[in-house]
Amino acid sequence: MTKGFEGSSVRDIANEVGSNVALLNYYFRSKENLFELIFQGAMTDFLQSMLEVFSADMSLKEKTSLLIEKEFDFFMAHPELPMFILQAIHQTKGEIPISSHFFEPIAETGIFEQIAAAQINGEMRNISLRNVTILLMSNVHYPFMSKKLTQEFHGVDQETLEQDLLRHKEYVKEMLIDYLFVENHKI
Amino acid sequence: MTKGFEGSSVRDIANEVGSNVALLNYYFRSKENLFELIFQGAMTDFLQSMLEVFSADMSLKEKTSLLIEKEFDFFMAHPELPMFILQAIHQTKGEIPISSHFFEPIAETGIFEQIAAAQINGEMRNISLRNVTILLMSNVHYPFMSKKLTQEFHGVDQETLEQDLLRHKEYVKEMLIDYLFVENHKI
DNA sequence: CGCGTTTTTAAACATTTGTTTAAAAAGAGT
DNA sequence: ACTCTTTTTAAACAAATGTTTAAAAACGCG
Repeated sequence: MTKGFEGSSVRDIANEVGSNVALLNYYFRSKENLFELIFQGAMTDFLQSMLEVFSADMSLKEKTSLLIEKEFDFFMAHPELPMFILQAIHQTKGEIPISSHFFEPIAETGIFEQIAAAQINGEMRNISLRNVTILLMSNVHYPFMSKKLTQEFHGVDQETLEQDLLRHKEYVKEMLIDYLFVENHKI
Repeated sequence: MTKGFEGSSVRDIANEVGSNVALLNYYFRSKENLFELIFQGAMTDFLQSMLEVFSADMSLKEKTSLLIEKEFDFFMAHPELPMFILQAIHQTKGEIPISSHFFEPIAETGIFEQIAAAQINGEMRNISLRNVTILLMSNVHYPFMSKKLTQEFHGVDQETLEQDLLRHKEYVKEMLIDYLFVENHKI
């Protein structure tokens, strides 16, 4: 997860789990196939909490707040996920094989329609879905991707950084909701 | 820059530039040393525009606006830089060798003191320097790191995405300045 | 137990890796 | 043109890579 595909040898992986190279190939057929499984597992975990929030029966404002809350909590427990996934997608040449397979469940929650509706009735600021997505992901994913950079730059220990991230969650929540949603909109 | 250290072989690099392996080692001594040079060059470019803005004679609000403006323009031309640098720092075991060498010039601009002062006199919201840094970097770096993800997810072409990013620059500017700076502060 | 299947192991395989060697080519100065 | 230095090349090196082989061990079940 941290060293990436090219950075990890099957022997390193085998030693790490107390196994050997032949056994890995016996069960996973190839290094590439093993990686695929890991990536798909990561992606599934990654999208899990999103889908739960999107499917809930709430206003968009409430969903946004809850999404940020849950994503932060999730990444506190799995801080290596955002970097792993973005890196994997970034380095993949051509198209990602099963991308639609991952993204369709999101569309099926009807979240996009809810956003469109909220923008029409003036509840939500009228910026494109893509920009909303980037805004959210930037503020939710990047803080965990930059943990090491932050530690080096500011010279703080792990625990201090975790407390920063807890505070950051609240900042992001307030900032994004203030920005994305109009204060007193005409219902 | 895109494949990373482990993902690129010296032979691939040699072919790419129309050279050969021996010549690369003749000039750069080792693959690791070559990478170090590339990384330092990237880091220098990376910090360049930051330092210019920080050293300017402006209010913090103006500097923030200008920083976002210049960073976005810079990354429009070098979109692979944020991912490369963050990935390099992320994968490095232990400490980054020359980290202080890169970060000291920032401190020397006096930007940290200006922030502290602005927070005391009420111009700027009172959140820690680390959180301010993360907020800024999140919104300025991540949009470029997630280009491929965004293209896959939303199924848009390169050009559409570039226009999105131009619009995103304005959104980020407005959002961050609204959030970080108090509207009518007591001067 | 005995036998067929599954799981585990050590060894070997062909490639690819980063690096070095030694000879050839090109350049610079007189 | 000659000589010394610098640059370029092809070949070789040992080590590491992903994968396969074949035999051993463990297991399941009559």
